[in-house]
Amino acid sequence: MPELPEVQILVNVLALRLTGARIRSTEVRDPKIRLAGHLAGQRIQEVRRLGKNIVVDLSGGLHLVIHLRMTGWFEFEKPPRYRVALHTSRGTAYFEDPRRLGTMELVTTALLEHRRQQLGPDPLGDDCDLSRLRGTSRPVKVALLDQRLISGVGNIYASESLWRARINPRRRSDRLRPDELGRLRRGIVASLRRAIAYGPRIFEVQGFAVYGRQGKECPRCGTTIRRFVQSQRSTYFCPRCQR
DNA sequence: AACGTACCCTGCCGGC
DNA sequence: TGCCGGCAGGGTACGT
Repeated sequence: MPELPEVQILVNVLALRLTGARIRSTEVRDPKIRLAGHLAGQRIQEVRRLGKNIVVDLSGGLHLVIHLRMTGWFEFEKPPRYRVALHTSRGTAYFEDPRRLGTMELVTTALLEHRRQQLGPDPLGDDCDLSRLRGTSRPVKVALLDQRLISGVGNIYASESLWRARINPRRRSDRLRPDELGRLRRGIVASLRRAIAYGPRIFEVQGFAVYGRQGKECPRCGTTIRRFVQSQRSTYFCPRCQR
């Protein structure tokens, strides 16, 4: 389920449970995942988020980088199926991922830095900089999903943010006016912060204004919400609020 | 360089 | 009940 808010929520839990723990062993049950190197004995110094990635800093100088993709998650109770188990001095974390699209790898600091440079600014960072959106002619909804332009926004919060900003998802990204970019910035920050505050329960009723709500009423004006496809992904919007 | 499409995997849901 | 297509909140590898 992971976009920035869900990753952040999970990172907070992982940090609470694993910071300072020593890895006893790793149990890799899925051959698609290869953890070259020896994690045993290393101490977990920090767990943090980088875009939608989870980064676990290890005492040996390497970093465990996890991307949840569509269905990845960590559990602390042993699930029926899991891809990797991290056995530590503070308990076991199970990497669960039914679709097996997620990734877990061990990288050097140099490689991690290289990856970080590929990512656009973090919307919850100091300034939430959207300037890179002016560099593409693609529709703004599609541009928001490009992690090089802004990192962390995914398909749900792209639609939600544009609804808050009252911007049509088909608008050319490079033709947004400064005032529209300002509204979009506030829309992104608000929808992400709200999702983090809600926690996982946001996926239950009343969580979203437009996402997944085609045929229902816009909470702001009552107009019927519409769905269409952009770049193979569903986009939801209110045709009246978002001209 | 920048854009679109196919593809990676599995599970779930609605319709027949 | 069983099968089948469509869909899913991710990103990449290609082609143009």
